[in-house]
Amino acid sequence: MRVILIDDMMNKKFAEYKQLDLAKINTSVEKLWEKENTFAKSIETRKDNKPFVFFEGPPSANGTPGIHHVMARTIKDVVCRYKTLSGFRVDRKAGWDTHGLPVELSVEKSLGITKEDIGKKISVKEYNNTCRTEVMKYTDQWEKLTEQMGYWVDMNNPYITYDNRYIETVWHLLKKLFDKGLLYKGYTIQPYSPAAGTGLSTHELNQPGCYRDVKDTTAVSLFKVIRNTKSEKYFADIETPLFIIAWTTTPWTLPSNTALAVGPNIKYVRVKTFNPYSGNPITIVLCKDRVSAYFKTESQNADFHEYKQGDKNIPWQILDEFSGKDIVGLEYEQLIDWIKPKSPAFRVIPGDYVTTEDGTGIVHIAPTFGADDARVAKVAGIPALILDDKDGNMCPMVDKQGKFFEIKELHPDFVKNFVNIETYTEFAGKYVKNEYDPNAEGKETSTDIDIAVMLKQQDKAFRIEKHIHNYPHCWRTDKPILYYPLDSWFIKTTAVKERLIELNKTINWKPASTGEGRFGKWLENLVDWNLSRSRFWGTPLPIWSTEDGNERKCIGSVAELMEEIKKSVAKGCMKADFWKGFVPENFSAENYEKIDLHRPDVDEIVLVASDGKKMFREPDLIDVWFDSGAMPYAQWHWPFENAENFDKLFPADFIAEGVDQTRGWFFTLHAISTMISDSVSYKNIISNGLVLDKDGNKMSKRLGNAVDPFLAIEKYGSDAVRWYMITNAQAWDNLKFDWTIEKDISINIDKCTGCGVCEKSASTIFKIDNQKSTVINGEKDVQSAMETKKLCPVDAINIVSYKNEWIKVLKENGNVEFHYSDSIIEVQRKFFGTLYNTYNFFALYANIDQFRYSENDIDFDKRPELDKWILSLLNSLIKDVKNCYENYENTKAGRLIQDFVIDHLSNWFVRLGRKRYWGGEYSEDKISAYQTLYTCLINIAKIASPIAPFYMDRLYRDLISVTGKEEFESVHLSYFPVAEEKFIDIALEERMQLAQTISSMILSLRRKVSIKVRQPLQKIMIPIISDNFVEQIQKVQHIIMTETNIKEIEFLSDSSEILVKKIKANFKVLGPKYGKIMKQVSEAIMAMSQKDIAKLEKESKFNIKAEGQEITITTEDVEIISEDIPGWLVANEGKITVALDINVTPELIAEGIAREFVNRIQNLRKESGFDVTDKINIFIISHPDLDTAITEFREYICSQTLANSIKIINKTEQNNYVVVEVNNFETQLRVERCIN
RNA sequence: GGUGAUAUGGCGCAAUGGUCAGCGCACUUGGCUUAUAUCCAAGGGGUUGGGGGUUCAAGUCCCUCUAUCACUACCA
Repeated sequence: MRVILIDDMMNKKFAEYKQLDLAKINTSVEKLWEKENTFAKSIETRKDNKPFVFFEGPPSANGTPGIHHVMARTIKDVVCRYKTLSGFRVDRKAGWDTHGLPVELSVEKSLGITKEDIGKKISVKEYNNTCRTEVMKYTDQWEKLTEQMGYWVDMNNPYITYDNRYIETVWHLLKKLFDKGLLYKGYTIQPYSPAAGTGLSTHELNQPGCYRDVKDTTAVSLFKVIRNTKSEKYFADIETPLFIIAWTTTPWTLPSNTALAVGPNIKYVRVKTFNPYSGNPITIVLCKDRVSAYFKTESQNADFHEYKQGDKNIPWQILDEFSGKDIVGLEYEQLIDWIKPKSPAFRVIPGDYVTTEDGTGIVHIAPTFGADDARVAKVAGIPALILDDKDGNMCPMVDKQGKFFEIKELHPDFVKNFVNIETYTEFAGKYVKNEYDPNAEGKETSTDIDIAVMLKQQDKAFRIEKHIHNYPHCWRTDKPILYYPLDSWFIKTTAVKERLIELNKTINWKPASTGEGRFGKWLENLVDWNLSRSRFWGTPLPIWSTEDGNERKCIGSVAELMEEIKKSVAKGCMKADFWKGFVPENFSAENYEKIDLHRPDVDEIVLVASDGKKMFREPDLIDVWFDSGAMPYAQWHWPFENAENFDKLFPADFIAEGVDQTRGWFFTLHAISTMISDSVSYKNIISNGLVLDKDGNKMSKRLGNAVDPFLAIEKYGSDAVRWYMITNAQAWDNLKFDWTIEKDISINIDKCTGCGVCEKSASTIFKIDNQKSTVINGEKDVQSAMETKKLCPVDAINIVSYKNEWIKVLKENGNVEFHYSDSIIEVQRKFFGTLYNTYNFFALYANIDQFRYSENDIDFDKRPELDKWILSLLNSLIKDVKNCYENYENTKAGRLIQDFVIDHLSNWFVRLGRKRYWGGEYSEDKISAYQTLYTCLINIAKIASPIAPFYMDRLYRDLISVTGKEEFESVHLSYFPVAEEKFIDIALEERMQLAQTISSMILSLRRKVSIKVRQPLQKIMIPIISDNFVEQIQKVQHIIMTETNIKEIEFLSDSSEILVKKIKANFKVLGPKYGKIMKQVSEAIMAMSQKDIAKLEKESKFNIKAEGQEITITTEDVEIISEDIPGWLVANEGKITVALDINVTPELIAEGIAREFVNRIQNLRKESGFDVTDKINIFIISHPDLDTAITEFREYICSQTLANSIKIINKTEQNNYVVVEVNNFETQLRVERCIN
């Protein structure tokens, strides 16, 4: 409890502000939090409460933060702050993702080295140490952003993925997987960049621009079927050779072909025809659905004898049809006989992925160069085409530089037994793609073309053509990648696929489609997780193997490793002094600094196998995604520490990241926790969309359209940015970040030369921002508008300005002024401006009246209608907003708060109640007014604080510090308000809505006849539309009357004959009843006369005819509104009708004049800088048309303007009079301050 | 290619299948304001991406096409 001295209290005033500066509030509140340790307190004060578990996804400190981080972090922060307000303990541990390729690449770049230099020019130790420092180089920026944007996360004790303790947990997890048999080593096909000499992760493959359209030579080749018992039936009726045809976009893989795959259930046909190149008669097998792609319809069954080589129309004939499974097992001759396989190959095999979309429905299989190929070949027992290099290692036909092996590089025995030197020599040493060949410049042919030509010559080609397809490229070298067989370690995620899918169904995804669709579909098509990375800076794979791979050990902790080392030392496999000083079971940072679980240290560890053989570490690192996915465990160094309370730390109640993490972090978290704990990792998840630039383009530093988050925060303040991000669109929609930095504007004024007719001036427009490209667009837009629409430049500018890019004021002298506006300024101005001003209004008068909320609450029943109303709305709002937050619908929550503040609190409650706060007695009504407004403000501060933490804390503190009503130091330590159902009065909310609607209708009518609001009018008439209508309106009629300056409201009952009514069918009720004839029913109802309507209303039923049917309708079936009152000015909205008496009597005119004067005098007071409490004397020059009004309403004028006297003077010599215009009359006026 | 999302005045967004498609910005014209904020009224500006279908009734449901974005993929 804070102690506030009585004296202090007496002098306390609500802070009043000259202007709203959100950026400044940002900094000052930030400092307060730092000083008071507010974040820590927000956890400390709830330390015994139920935890709300949140996982922070680790950003890589290697890069600078971008605006999209502000987006994701705002979402996280809103939820965590809300949960804190709701009483949960919300621990938030920050984290850093520190391993991985991006770090390595930036180090390579800064050191000016390549991968090959590591271990040569620079030791691995040095290199990794550089990575360790390099990766944290932007941490200060991240910390700065975190603080500035108000993201509460514990940056003092972050988890860091390179920390030895973190790695130890990761090892522990890997060992668990190893023990479960989920970790295996495989020789698989992976993306590989020959130019860079390294395999690529899928993450690298998905760098923007990696997939590109390329034009390649493709070949449909003829694979000659061997005639034997299996194939005999396909030869029986033909005299020609029989071929199976298959298409490939990579002819260079054809020499490695060992099989052909067919779809077992796909229909195939034998077609008798001619080779289009040689004209030799052939019979081919292809998929039935693809026949049309290779043969012309008009040539079907054409005369075979007429055909001559070179003819365009090649005759063809379908001999028979069969299924893929029928031809499985057929054997064929090797297409290109350079190198023989070591075991029997060249068979037709089934392939589950074969389609009839393109190609021939038969897929050429080269198991060394395709992942699917390798898989189906393995299943069918077909070998890959493997070579032995000169060291005896098994290799594919292409070496790691991307060229066919040179013969001298192969093992002599292998060459002797398997290589056809005669045919192979020509191609040995050729690069398979020119891009890899350092001497390829200017080369016209390529290996693909050479092979195609060779096939043609050998009569083995059916069709050769160019084909454009999408192919991945190495993001570093820009050259196409190869799919290449490499050794890797895998996690057998496919083994837990069903469980992953099952558990995913229990997760609450926002939006649901990401969970069911994008993520769910991904899980269904899951493949094993390739864990290996052949790099240096990362978590080493903790697996030691004997050289023959017969014995393997997976190490799960440092202690275990130390034990193994001991054994190894005892056997003399390694020297003794490794990592001395390290004490197992001591989990302090100091102790763990004595070791290093990275390369090269771990590589130096040689363990000993059971049979005494040496065991070496598998050289790979693991995928960094495993690091981050392991964070639920590793951040707490589980199970070495925190094992006992882990159920309070896992799984997460909530996580949030960008949707691009779906297959990244979202997956790795899910996969690891499923395999380790058989549990979900997170229960609720928001995956937010991307932050795009204002034109909807992806932001990139390269294009220069990336928004610097620091500049944005500096310009608008975090609150405005956060509010904008949250309320502008649903989190999962992409956000077009609409902002601009102001820049110099130059404007040239010329005479209009565009149209040659007008004399208007023209301008050249420069867009007021930092992007050069749009400047040109701006001018272009103007020009093209002028040209196409034959507009003069001035009009053209008008058109351009419609694009929301410029707001222009064309001045009389032809100058053009530009004001810039963007969406965030809009948020600032409207929401924060209004709230700030409402507070300022409150502060201003509360200070004058010394209101400090020291009185007891005025009884709710005693409060006026207006107060009850806003309190009702406020409590509805609290309820609704709570609901939204609970359902992670932050956007709706923000919008609701915004609407309440702007529309209801400021523009209705305060505006209507303004007079209650000015002058007069410190009455109960006044106290009620203050208390009510105060209650609204403080509750807004609370419920909006998750989204706008800085301003709302300022507001809260400003309110609390004077009243001492609450003991919390900060709004973020307070609790979310509980909606008081008893204050919610729906009827009241409805009638206030009525008052608003009716008032706006009256204003609309006034506008129609140009009668100002200051001119009082006698009355309005409102037809009664329902039973409690009169009662409802009567309760708010004084509001309508003051708001619209009307003297009375008259209700017209149904019986008054003057109403003209309109009748409309109620489709919702009648539709289901009458179905098909609904249209006719509706027309019949519309056709009812005034008499009919009266009858219906009287007897509450009426018969109409539609489509010959007699139909009885009741009052329930229709809507009746009073449309018109003859002779009156009438407006309709919904069911409500209002008629306005526009007769202006002399009395009314006089009163109007008086009100005009009040307005002029008030303006003068303001201009003269008088205080709102100053008394004045008024002097007015006599005017025949105005004097009577002034005399008559002297008292009214005086009371409204705090005037002691009004003097009407004939004329004056003094010149300090101001000319004022009132109802087309002009007179002069002077006010002076009373000195007393 | 696959999966998902999006498509509604110039721009940003709304609309349990129910009959004038709303709101904000911008633009034009008025008005209220003892609140440096905001608001109110009027106006111009929409074939709700195209085409089919279901239905008494479609922006909304279904099909199809197109475009954009993202993720994903060596499908030959």
